Amino acid sequence: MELKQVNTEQTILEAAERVFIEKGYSATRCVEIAEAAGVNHAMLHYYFRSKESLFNRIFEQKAAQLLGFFVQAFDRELPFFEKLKIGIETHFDFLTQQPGLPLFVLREIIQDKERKDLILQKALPLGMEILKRMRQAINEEESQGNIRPMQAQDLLLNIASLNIFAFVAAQAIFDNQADITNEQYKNFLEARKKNNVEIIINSLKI
Amino acid sequence: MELKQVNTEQTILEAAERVFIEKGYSATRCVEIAEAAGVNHAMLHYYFRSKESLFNRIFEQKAAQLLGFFVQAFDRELPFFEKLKIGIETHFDFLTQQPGLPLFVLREIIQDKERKDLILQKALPLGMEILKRMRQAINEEESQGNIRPMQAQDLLLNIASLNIFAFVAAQAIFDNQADITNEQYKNFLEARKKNNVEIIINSLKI
Amino acid sequence: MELKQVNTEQTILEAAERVFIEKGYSATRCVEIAEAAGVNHAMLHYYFRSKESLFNRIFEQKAAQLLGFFVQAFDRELPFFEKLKIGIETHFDFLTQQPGLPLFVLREIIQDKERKDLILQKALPLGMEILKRMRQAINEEESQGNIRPMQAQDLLLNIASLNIFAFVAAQAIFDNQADITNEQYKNFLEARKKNNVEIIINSLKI
Amino acid sequence: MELKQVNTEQTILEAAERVFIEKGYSATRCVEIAEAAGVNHAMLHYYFRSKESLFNRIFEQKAAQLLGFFVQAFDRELPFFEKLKIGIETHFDFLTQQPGLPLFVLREIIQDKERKDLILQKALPLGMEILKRMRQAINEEESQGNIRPMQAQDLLLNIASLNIFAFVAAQAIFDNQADITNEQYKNFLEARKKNNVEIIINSLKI
DNA sequence: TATGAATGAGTCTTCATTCAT
DNA sequence: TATGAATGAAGACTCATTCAT
Repeated sequence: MELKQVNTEQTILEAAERVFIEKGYSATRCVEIAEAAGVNHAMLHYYFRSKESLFNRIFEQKAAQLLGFFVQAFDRELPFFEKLKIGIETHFDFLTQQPGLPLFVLREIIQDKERKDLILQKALPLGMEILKRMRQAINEEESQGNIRPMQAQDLLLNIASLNIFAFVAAQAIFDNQADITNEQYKNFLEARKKNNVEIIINSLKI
Repeated sequence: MELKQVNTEQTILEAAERVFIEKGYSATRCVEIAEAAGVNHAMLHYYFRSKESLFNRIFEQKAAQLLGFFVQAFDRELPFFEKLKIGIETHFDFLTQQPGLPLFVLREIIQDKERKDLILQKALPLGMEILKRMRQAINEEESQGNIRPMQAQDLLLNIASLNIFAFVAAQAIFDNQADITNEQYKNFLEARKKNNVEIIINSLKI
Repeated sequence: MELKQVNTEQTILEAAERVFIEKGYSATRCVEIAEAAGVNHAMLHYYFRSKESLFNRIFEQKAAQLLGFFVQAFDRELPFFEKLKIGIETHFDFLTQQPGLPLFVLREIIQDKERKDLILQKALPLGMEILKRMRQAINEEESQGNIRPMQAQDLLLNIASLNIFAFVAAQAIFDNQADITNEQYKNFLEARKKNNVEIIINSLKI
Repeated sequence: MELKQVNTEQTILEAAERVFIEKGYSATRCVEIAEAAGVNHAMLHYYFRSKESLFNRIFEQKAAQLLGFFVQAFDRELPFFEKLKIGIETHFDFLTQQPGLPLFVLREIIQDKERKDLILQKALPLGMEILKRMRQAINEEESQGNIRPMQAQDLLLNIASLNIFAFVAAQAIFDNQADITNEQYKNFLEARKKNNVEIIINSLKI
């Protein structure tokens, strides 16, 4: 009648995700993941062959999430400024759930050329798609004189910069275990979210 | 009659800086630094006792630079918007010289609690000073109805977000050896610099 | 209603024989045998307790075969030279069926003192028996002036040397999968067989 | 005033040679070699990078020795039968110095396809050269009616078989540490040497 | 100062073996 | 019997650090 791990593979995956995101690839030891998952370290290799392949599995998934969410956030049928506001907020809320994600991906992309190429290859089409839609929306509004001219690419980067950096800053300022129970942390993020929406809107409003 | 390194200590320091910034603490091997410096690896320990202490030496310096420059950039006697523009640009240009710096510092801060506390301890007074001056300037302009109300902290973070993220993005997109000879890279940064100034100005203009 | 292995134990034994002979004890992994046998690797231990005991089972059998056949080959009622010729050829043909056998046994005997002692203990009586009979036959012929004097032990070793080495050489020269379909391989062995008979006969003929 | 290893690299090489020859590649542990050499096991990797490359270094050298000696042994200006006798004896004496050599090389050649190809590639030209010279000598004698017809290849294999197998048998029968102080071992080899010369001579004499 | 050699504590990985089902 | 999961003891290899010269 033991409460055995229903799914060791999943347990490892989740532990690995936490540890890798916190420490990055090379600072993470396999035993650490095993301990975090409460399993024998040989299990990592039983299920995932090697540290690297376990990492890649997580990394690719996370990188995909990070980008995929961007599309999702801005893909609604709403008035332009409304869509923008909701999009920024949704993206921000997503990051709130996984505050370490952006830095994790960036760190490894920058550190490892192959990893970067791999990700870029997958990310480019998606990024192009996002840009295409944004450009369309911008053009429409712009032609109606509703907004100032702006490159879709710039808009995208502005949003990403402000949203992502909010969490990088939060991680750098607050304790690692920054959870929502921390009032200061919560307030900080709330303020940034509001600020980011305003800045972006202002940058477009005439 | 040899043309030996005039200053081995300095040579090591410079090599270590390059390698640590590129790969981060744990992915860097001492031998790698030694090779980059063209010296025997035992020299690292002769001069700096340990990998960690060599790293700290560089890390603290770089972290200080990163923040110190912020003060410097915004500490001029100029009309407000002028000062803002020049400040953002100066900061941006500084990062152009050392594009890997911000991510390097952030990466290690987030990875190591002690490092973070160490840095925060040193950075806080400086940060407070910057904020104080910004707040003063903002209040002045605001009371004269020249700008919208804004928290100094928010302004600071906005600038940092946009400027820093420009380089993170550039590193993620372009090749590691992104040098100024690369036209695309150069244009990308130029565009971001201009964009960042505009966004910030717009966020304050009434 | 499955068509399961009628006899798993036997299947494992056969697979183990193949793999052990090809790779030797320490280069062989249990999983490899299991795969070759098409069974779960836990079955090896279920049936044979350990890698070592499975190996020993095979090894002893093979070592016995190797020697046993020698007796059999020379134990017929025929004129001396006839008996010799047929014996050499029969022995040679036996090795053709199991070309890897001699090296396999020798390899492990030399590698492991205990194994060697074990084998020697079993082989000695058999070897003595063979020698006794040979000596008898030689003496008889010698006393009749039909052959030159020769130690039985030497005759035995000469035959073994020439026959066994033919296959060692073949393995070293031809591809591992040296099968009888390979013409060159076939011819090579055929030539050696003929050569060996002649040499031995010549060494005894007056 | 310590008696430090004059040459650690050499010490390791010698120890590795002994252990590898005795146990073969896969049954040999690096620590074992290190212990046999009386050095820290990290030294193996310091000097030779990996177990495999250390092995290859030894293996290639030994394989070359094994073949090279064959040429040397039969390359003298002497009457045919004299040359043959001296050649066989010289070869035999060489093996006496390194009794484990032939089996060591054969074992690994047979076990590893790549190793085999590597060796064959190097060995073939040498082998061809040996055969050419033998064939020449044989033809000359044969045309003068001094010897029976025989393929050079067969003669070569006969000698190799008898000489090499003497040591394989000795290793299988006597203790591993078979040294020349062991009278029985010594006598056994002496007898085999004499026997081998006779057999070969008889196989050619008319 | 400078160098090559040496050390020992890890770190990843493999593998025979056992266990629960 | 049969299977997939789990374990622990190695094993190869790395690397920061120290030492003798």
